[in-house]
Amino acid sequence: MNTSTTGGTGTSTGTGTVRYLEIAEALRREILSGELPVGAHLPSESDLAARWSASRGTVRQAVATLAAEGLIGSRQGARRIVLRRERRHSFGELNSFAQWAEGLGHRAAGRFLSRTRRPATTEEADRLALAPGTRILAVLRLRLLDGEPTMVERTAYADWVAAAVEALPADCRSVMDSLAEGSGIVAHYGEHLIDALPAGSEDARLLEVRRGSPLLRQRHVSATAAGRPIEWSDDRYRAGSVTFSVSNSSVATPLERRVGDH
Amino acid sequence: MNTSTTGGTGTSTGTGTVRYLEIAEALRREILSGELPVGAHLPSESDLAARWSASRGTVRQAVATLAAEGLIGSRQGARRIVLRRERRHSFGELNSFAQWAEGLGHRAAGRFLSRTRRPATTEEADRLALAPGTRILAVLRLRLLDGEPTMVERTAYADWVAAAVEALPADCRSVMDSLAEGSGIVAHYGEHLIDALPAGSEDARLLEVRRGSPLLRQRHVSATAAGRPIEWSDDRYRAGSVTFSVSNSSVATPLERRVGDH
DNA sequence: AAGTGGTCTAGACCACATA
DNA sequence: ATGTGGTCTAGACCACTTT
Repeated sequence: MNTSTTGGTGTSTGTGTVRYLEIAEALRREILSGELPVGAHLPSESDLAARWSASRGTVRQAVATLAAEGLIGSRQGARRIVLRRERRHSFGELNSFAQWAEGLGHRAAGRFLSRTRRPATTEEADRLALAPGTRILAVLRLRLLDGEPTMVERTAYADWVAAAVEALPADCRSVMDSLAEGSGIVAHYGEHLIDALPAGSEDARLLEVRRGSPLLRQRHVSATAAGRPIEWSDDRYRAGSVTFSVSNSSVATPLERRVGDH
Repeated sequence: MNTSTTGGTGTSTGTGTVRYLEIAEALRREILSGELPVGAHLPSESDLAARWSASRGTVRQAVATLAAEGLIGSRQGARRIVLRRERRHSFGELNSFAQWAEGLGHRAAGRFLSRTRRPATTEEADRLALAPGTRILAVLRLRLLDGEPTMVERTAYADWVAAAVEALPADCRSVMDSLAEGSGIVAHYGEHLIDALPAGSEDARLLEVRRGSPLLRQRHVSATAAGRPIEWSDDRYRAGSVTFSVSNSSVATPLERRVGDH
């Protein structure tokens, strides 16, 4: 259905008329609907290329997208196979508690318990790529999932976003969403460190658990498209309230494991 | 330096003469060595193509590799930038405690505490894609890191690998390595679920911690290149002994978060 | 032997960022 | 206006799996 003579696409935003995303989306639908069940073989690249009247390169980009999502696997010489059926979540849902919760049909809420400016610790300055001693905005926030206390968030916001965060109402639903809408500050990259630790007294009081009971901790730094760090956060979840999930293949391993803390 | 008229490469295994891996490796070295510091711009694609006398497509494949590793980021219209400097670990290190530990210069050990055949539970049959009631090999194993009890591993091996695992010595260092060498069974895909939970009495005794103290749990299924599940494992780490790390970008998010257990 | 994915080329148009 | 990355094409050789 492409009448243009060569190359070029990309209209509007999102998954508009980008050819390979169109093909990927169609295949994804077939997998999620069960038309292509787990273990099934995908059509060959040449098949798909002919069917969509696209070049093989474009088809390869489409299947590479699905492979990155962990939906399909491949080995040289053999047909591609369907590995799993679940849908992957979007990027925003990883960096944003609210986006994640709402994507799953839960109600997310949050309340600022304190917002104070103070000099960055050595680690905060390091994570946020700021000069030592720069004043950051330190925030303590309790997050609720369907009304239940679920997570305690301790975030250091870089100096250049501090004012925007201070201006938000105390019961702001999503800081990242508000920053995007209000100031055009959008997170493009994230790095996440996940471990377990016992609840401290403040954690225990806020999450309504016993001191020393297990918490799942996710520390993460979010950065703009230009690589500029926005926030460095220490989020602690009640045990049992959340599970992290990672897929990997021998060609691409996004996760790593480290000894000790750090 | 490529005198052949067109296409084709791939000699031997590994990163032999594959052009894009060669280019990626060179760039990776420059990043790790600090020649290209965090925040620096990469040369343009055309620069790299000329410098390596390769086509732009090949260069793009090289930088895509580094982007998948989380080392560099990109935005349309602007030069690529260096995001981080740390080296990523290999796939095997995620599925294998021993490979991971040794990659970091630590000594790994393990001891089978029990190996028994029994019918699979519903969940085990499901995770291993076996018919309900198929007999699996259930293994309890204590893992040591530099002599310290670090992790308790409870694994269900699929029926078709059970014999190979039973044949291993009780102090086998790495089951996955042994399976690869002895039987040619290699893991290509993995899915991992990460959460926190309190230590049970068996956990506490083996890991030498108090009952109820926090553990970091990693449940994972490993599968062959053909997508056939090999093992389904529940690994529990002492809090503080290990941290998981994930990078993401708005184009590729390998990690997801889930409500509740499951 | 045939089919399939993995790698590579050379050229093109477009959207976006920056100067 | 220029440069840069993002997308696309059409054809090629190779390594590997399967028949």
